[in-house]
Amino acid sequence: MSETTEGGPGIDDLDARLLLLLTDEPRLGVLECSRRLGVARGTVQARMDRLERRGVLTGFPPAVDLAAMGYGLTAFAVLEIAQGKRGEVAQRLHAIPEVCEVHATTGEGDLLVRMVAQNNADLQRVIDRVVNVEWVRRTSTSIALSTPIPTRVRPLLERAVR
Amino acid sequence: MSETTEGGPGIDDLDARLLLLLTDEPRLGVLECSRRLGVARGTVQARMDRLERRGVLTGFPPAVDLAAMGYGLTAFAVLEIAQGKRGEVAQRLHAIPEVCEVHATTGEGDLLVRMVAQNNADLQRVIDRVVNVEWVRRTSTSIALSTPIPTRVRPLLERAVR
DNA sequence: CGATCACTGGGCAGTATGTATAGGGTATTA
DNA sequence: TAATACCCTATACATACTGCCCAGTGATCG
Repeated sequence: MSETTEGGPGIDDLDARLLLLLTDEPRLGVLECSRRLGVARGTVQARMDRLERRGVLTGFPPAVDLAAMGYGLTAFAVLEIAQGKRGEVAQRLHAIPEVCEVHATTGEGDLLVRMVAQNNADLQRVIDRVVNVEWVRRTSTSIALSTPIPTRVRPLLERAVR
Repeated sequence: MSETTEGGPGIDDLDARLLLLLTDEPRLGVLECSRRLGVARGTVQARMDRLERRGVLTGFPPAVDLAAMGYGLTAFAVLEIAQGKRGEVAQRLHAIPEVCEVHATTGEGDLLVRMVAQNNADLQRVIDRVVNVEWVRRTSTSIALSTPIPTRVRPLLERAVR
């Protein structure tokens, strides 16, 4: 099997370059991509299909800037919860719109929660609502002051270009 | 000014429905959106332009599933760093490809870092590299076991549909 | 050697896009 | 109330892209 077209669960050079290209200019169509990459249109089409089949490329969701939408504050909470109640707690957190992300983790805390709010008063309300969820034992909250590195995948893609 | 078409920094009903639609089916074109929303094509075009101008809609980046790319492990680290060295530390973290996200926070820690790795040995290496960054005083690392709530914006958009 | 696979290059019908314009509805303002 | 501004509708046209199909080629695999 050619290492050029198959890298196990990974991606190959052309895949990576395609994803990088799309990362930089997401609105590009298949045809334009093929031109930039110097390959046939069908190839790009096949690669994109394959990346989607493999689950690497899951789509092109609209990137919404919550700050521009009025939710300028972000906070993180580490929740320590009652034994075996992770599912229940997660479900309740799910019902809070401002909760944007939850991870179950090892270590001191059990759940890491990311949430947003429109202003300080609003943040207070959201935090209260989160920490008062049933089965939440202890919490530790911090407010995000800035984001030195926003969510990024680029470096990992660049490394795959070899 | 009509509250129907302007909500300060926020978005109005049609904006929200458009974003929701695109969230669910990002590949939809302008024309298809207009059909689904029951408005004229030009309207959708104008709304999208406006949302981009306002910075609410920042683009349609390809969503890459790191797990499918081989980076199946995610970990979080809270870093406590030397006074006034946030910039320097951030810069060094920037050079580590596996570091996917960094926030400066209030509270016990100073920086919250999200990173990924391919396997346990790899994770060990990445964590070592992160915690050994200059000016990092103390660290607390946890591994993500699962993600009960993946990054989402939907609930906030749904609330804007009124 | 034959089979399989990926890429190329071409073609075709259908459809979307960018752009522009005219008209109607409605709200803010003088 | 009239003027102004804004948003939406509806329509048009030229251009461009998409999905789909196919034949040919070179490389790898058994």
